[in-house]
Amino acid sequence: MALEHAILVSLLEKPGSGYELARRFDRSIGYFWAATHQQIYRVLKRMEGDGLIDVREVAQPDRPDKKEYSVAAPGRTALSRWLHEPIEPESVRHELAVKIRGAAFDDPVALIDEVERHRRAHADRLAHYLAGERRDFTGPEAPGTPDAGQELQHVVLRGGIAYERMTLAWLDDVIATLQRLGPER
Amino acid sequence: MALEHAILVSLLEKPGSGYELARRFDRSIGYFWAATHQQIYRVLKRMEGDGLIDVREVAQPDRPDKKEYSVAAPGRTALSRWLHEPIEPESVRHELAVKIRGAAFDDPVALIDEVERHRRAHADRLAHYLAGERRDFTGPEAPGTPDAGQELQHVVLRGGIAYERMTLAWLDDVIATLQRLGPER
DNA sequence: CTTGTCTATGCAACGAGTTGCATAGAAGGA
DNA sequence: TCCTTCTATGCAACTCGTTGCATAGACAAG
Repeated sequence: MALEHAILVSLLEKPGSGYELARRFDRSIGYFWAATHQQIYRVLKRMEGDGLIDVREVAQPDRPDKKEYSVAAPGRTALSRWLHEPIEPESVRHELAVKIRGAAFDDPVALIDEVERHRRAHADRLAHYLAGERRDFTGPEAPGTPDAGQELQHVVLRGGIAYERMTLAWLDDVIATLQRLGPER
Repeated sequence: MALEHAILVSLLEKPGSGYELARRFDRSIGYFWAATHQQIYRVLKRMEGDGLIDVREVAQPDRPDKKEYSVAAPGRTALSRWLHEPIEPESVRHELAVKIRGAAFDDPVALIDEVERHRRAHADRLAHYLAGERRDFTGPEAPGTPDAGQELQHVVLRGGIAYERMTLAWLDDVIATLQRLGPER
């Protein structure tokens, strides 16, 4: 039930509606935990029923009304409990890696286009992260007053940047390997 | 349905029983696509029904009998079709990243132990990968005869190694950040 | 005035993944 | 003899995640 916790963190950072949360899951927190709006609405409803979050109907003049959610006291407690529980180290799910091994039983060269497409997607993501870093984390560091939230968001973003850089280098390695195998057969 | 394809690849690399596949998913291919034995048995049954794989009952004198599966012609076709289809670039799911951002609303220092536990798990995985690389990919390279399967398994393993190295460096960054935040408050 | 886009919320059906439990033969140690 | 471990297979219940579809107000472009 990690989506629940991701929502709690996001709502603590800033209260918002299901729609707004879905937006945030397209950026920011969603880089590390993806979710669709259907999932979010369903979980929000359950969390409200469990008393973890509060709702407030907000009438908007020039848009459809929305329901603004915020974290209730039991939600804060639940998050704190989860933070103190150990979690399993991630088990990766890399579909492309399965494809690469599968290419041994097909045409390795035919995979190159696909890998290059992934390479472009990761290059885009890296550019996007770097733009976000420049925008949000290059202010004049007021010494002695580092905001914990900012610092932690930044270290997570640095993880995303490191991940994309590593992936780009690896995909170059993959492309070179596939090309090397091509002419041989 | 990527599990189906991972199983096809694994069975092409070497036919085997559900139990043996579950073993492989604890090592090797499972590093990039995790699966439990229950999942594997269920999917094998479905794939057999769909004619993608063949079964052969194998009586074993000093062990329980097993069912050995191998890829049938329609299975090879299905795999080939999948290899030529584009897939979505992975969406990461990093629970620890959610926890790190959540730590801003709790005690950042309390997370250090957990992060160090993850660090150890990743260090173990890296050592394991490196041992596998030494074992399987340091033979005397017969020039001009690179086995495509070997080459591709190696490049995927190199990806795993790069991932673990990057993760270790990032977790060090995370620990340093959490420590920096500690005394400040 | 229709079409498309953006905000905003939701249902229904299905498929994928997890957890707990159950069975059973063979081997080895206490 | 009993207990545990390893091989080997499987069911049932449940939760999580995905896909397709539906509604509806506001606004802009054609």
